[in-house]
Amino acid sequence: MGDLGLKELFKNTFPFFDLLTEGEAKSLLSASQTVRFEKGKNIHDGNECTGIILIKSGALRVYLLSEDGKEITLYRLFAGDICILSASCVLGGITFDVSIDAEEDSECIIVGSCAFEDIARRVPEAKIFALECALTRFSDVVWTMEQMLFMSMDKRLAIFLLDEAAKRGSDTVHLTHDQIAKYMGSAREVVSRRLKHFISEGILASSRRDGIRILDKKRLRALAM
Amino acid sequence: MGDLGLKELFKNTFPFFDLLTEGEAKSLLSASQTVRFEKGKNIHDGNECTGIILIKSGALRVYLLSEDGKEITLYRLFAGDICILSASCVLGGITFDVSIDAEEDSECIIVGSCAFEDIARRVPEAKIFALECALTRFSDVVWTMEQMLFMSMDKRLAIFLLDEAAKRGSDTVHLTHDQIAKYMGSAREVVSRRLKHFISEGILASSRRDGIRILDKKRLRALAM
DNA sequence: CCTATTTCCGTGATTTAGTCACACTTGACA
DNA sequence: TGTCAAGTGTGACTAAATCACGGAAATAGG
Repeated sequence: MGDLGLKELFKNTFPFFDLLTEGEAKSLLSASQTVRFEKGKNIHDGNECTGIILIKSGALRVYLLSEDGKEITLYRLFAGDICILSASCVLGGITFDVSIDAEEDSECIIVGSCAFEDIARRVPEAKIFALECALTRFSDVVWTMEQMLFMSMDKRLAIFLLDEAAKRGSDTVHLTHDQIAKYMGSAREVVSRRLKHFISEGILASSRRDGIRILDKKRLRALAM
Repeated sequence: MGDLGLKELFKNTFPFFDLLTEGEAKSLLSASQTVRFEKGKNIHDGNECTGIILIKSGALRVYLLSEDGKEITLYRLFAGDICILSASCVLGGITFDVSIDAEEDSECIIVGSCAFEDIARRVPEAKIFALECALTRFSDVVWTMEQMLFMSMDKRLAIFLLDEAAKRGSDTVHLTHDQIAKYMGSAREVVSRRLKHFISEGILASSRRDGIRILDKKRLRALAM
């Protein structure tokens, strides 16, 4: 019953699923389990090859962790997205490690990497799917890099707030300064100061209860250009 | 005769080459041409899909270019390396553009992207090869990112100089401050000042004719840790 | 309802790196 | 041997990260 739903999900998620033999499909299904992660919890750390993660609900943050504890958020994943870097052993040529946290309470399906690896060896389409999936993350990372190294803080913050508001379909962003700083690869103090500046200009309003509200979307968009 | 050499090269370079039909192999060969680039020349710019570049000799620099002319060097390629991002149209999921310069006089073979694309569609192994090749570049880019965002200038410079010296098998690095700055994603003045500091510490010596010489490799290595 | 504690925010001081402006050296070559 | 371009040196300035606090707001526990 749950399996039927899972099978349906796999069909929609994995374009190669119809190419699998019955046995292969079964082994993939039986290697999968639904897992819930609570907000803030670490899901994956280093190169332990947790497996492929399908996000049913919630949000994950994929980041680099330096030896001395600094973090760079590479990208974030939401419902419907697939996390492939948590199964880097399936991919040839990935030599770095990422960490992954749940940034919201999240429900995920974890596909065991061994089962997937086995299928990827036999079904080229499966391997191609995994590799292409990783390449879209490559694009995400380059976008992040461009933001961090080419754009001013003000511009990045404007983009971030507009993005976030659009994503939630609201003019209000419910995140702490610390979270924003993490997502943007900056520091809390810097975010606080820039937000304060925007508030003094009348572009934003902010209160602890209600979060950050965008008052003047037009000017914020101008800053994001 | 030249073709014979090319065929041999392709066999050694492309692990899927033996899987191709005679016709496919021919079309790939005939879509390829040897090109020389002189030092400093731009080879690829944006997303025009130049094709896959095999480097026979010399060195290329792959970098991001911002609207206002700033550059970030993503990685460098040397004899024997393959440049796949110059054929991003072959890869699903790449949405960013890179620029490529010859940093030395270079001899390259350019494999037309259309011919390769055609083969990639028919031979899954070819597609997998291209994707995996791109993924190793993903790893390079993440390494660059980690360097730029986690490490101090001194450490990065130490790493760079040691790398460069090791690569040439010499204790002397023949690069201008400006070049070093570009490769490291920094500014000439910054490199000059840090070098000056190293020189005053007796770790390096430098003259315009002889380049930068490493005097105290032990201390430089300590800085790189 | 109050206080205790945690979580979050504000702010000045300092440091690092990137940017700007301009002067000085050096080597190459006419 | 003078001229010129490429390369380097340096001070002043700015942006952002980091450090070190202290203070306010929410939350929990009695």
